[in-house]
Amino acid sequence: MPELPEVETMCRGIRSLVGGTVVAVAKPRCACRPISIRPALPRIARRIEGQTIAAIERLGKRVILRFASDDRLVIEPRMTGLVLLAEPPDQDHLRLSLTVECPTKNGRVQPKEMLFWDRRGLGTARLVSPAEFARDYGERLGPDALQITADELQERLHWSRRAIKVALLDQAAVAGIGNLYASEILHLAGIHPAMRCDRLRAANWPPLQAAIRAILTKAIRYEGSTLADGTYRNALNQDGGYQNHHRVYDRADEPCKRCRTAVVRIVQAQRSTFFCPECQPRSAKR
DNA sequence: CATATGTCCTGAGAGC
DNA sequence: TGCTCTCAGGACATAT
Repeated sequence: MPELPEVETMCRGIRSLVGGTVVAVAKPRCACRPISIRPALPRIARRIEGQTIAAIERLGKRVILRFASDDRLVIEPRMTGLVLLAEPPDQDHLRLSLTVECPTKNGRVQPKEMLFWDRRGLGTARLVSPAEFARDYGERLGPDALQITADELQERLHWSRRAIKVALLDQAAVAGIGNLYASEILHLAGIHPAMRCDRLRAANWPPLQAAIRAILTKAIRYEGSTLADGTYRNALNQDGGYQNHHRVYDRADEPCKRCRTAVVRIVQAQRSTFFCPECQPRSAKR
């Protein structure tokens, strides 16, 4: 489930494409839902073939290829999407491929293949103009989870009646946190996931912001989490390493890594939440 | 307006 | 063994 650390790892993995020129765009043989790739492939091809890739950026959980024309290809991996420079896990779920000619130091050109692969097909790829990008992405997302300050976090959430765990998943409040890292973040911050935002104390927000940064930074260092289903891989088709460092996620009934109390699983907004009742007490004290 | 729920999708695993 | 059922959760649409 690519969240900020996994998407950041994907971006780093394909950054060698910057400066290269797109020479071909193709949709491999699978039948995608029509909304998965927009606009239709021939229009995408017309607009980006011959274009140079000016930058590769991450916006929340999205991978963005910005072209010299300022058009952007916005890829949302959602649950099972992968952005790869390597062989995909299989050929049947390839959604899009870009052939990019990259200049090398000795003046030659090296062709590279960037693939968007997605087993479940919930992911999307959209080519957008600068105006569409600003409207559909820039204005709709909160500050990036790695950039947000404690004051901004408090300002955006302190009035909300939602549980803090649910609010952390709201990309309009803060961009990049998903279900896995929300549990890990709240465990490190010592905050109960069901605590309502408007019941948190002013003193809770700085350690929460620090926990967001600490968990995500460490997860990036380990190149993200590859779960039991093995879906997530980095751009070179290798496992991430952070799954071995999870303190509560997917560890129901196992001992908390800090205090050995049994980890508890609850469901919030139809999603699993894991926490330690000892390290994350219901009271707002601490 | 804020918040809650339903929807999409596929494959793994459980249970009979 | 082989079938059916449930579950996983990103973001968005629709309902409350």
